[in-house]
Amino acid sequence: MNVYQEFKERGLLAQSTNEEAIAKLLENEKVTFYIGFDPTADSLHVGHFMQMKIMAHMQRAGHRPIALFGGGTGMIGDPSGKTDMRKMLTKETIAHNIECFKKQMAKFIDTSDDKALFVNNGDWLLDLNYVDFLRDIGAHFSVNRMLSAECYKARMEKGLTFLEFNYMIMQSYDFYKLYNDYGCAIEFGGDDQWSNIIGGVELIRRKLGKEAYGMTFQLLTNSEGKKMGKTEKGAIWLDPEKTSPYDFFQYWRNVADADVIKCLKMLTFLPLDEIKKYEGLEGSQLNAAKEVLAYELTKLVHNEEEANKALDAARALFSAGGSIENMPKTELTAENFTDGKINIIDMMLISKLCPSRGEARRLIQQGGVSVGDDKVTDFAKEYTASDFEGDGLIVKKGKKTFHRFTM
RNA sequence: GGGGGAUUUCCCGAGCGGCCAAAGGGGGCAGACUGUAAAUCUGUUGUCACUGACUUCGGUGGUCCGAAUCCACCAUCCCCCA
Repeated sequence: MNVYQEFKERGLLAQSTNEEAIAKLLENEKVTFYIGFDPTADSLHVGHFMQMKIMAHMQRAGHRPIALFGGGTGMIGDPSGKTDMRKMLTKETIAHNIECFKKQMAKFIDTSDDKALFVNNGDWLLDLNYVDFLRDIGAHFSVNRMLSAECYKARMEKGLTFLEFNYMIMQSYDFYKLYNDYGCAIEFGGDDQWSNIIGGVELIRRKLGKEAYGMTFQLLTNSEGKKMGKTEKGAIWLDPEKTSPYDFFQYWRNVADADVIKCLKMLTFLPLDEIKKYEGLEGSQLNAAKEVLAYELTKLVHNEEEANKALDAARALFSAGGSIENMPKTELTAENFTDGKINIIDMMLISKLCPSRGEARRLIQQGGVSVGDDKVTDFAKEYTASDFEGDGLIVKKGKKTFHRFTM
């Protein structure tokens, strides 16, 4: 099975400018293609992960990926699908974020021997001459057409600045530039990038009379149509400092029934035959599939050791077996104690299980806190240093959040 | 440049000068039910020394015993006209 078919079978493909030609191209030639990443944060997240997996997969099939970092476009901010303008980032932040991206991405993409390229569109966008650029590139874009583009729809209601309006042209120029300089034939991206991608394809056709291709991938959404990889607390990051491997594992362990198979297909690259085995599962049996999903992803994003630890900790907490060794924990010091004692509410605050005393109190009142096997009913409950001897104390908040305290 | 409107707690959104820490919805958190799922029902959702006190309603001043509510100025956003 070639890469194109594989992508298709995994349900990754969304739209393409010329399906037949792309399939053929990928089948018969070594193709240079690119995916752009705007440095909006100092870590990649799950959405990026999917794109990286696609690049890595293409690379293994012999194609050459270009990862383009938006040192230039990051200065503008992509308005696609957004209802509000993005916060403007400083040059320093953008440069820092790109460095973080590169580091993370190097784990997945092999850049040795020109097998993949990391480029920064700031290198050619930042020094453009405004008037020259307008005459050279701007003349090929119709405002009428741009305004009707899907990606601006949300913004036509709330307002779109001229700054952001230019984003599409910048990205189109990127593709044109990469086509010229590196023979980059295809631009990939999330499906929200469709408008921007065809902008580039058209620019190449208008300026050079050549056909370049564009193809988008399905966005990772759950059965309710919401983007996955985000929680109320924020995105699920690939950086272990920002999202611990355990939390990362738990996120996937807790996906909805309806989404497991889809995630396995789109994110893990486990052989399709193997995934088929899980497809027949129903009800609580699906928990096995969820565990595989969580384990595989943690292994890919972090490493096997972290995946084992997370799995072990999860099993220790939710079923029999496994050890408590790997659960998130806080080491208390003498400073945390007053007169040799520590209050349960203070413990929850120190470990960030709760953001405020009021919330900790409420949680206890509602019966949502246990220490060991005992439900805490008194929020004046105190512990002494000796209570933490040995394995320490395990505090459980709600059903799923566990935290171990040691001295 | 002229005219009109807006700015409320995580989000949307109601709010008579005192009964406003502020309706309602969404989201979150917790409880019940469960499979670490979904749906449903219940409670809760500013902070703290929690039957009380303190800080909040774009900003700064003012009127008043008392202001999210009135006045002035400033800021930002939207709409109409030019």
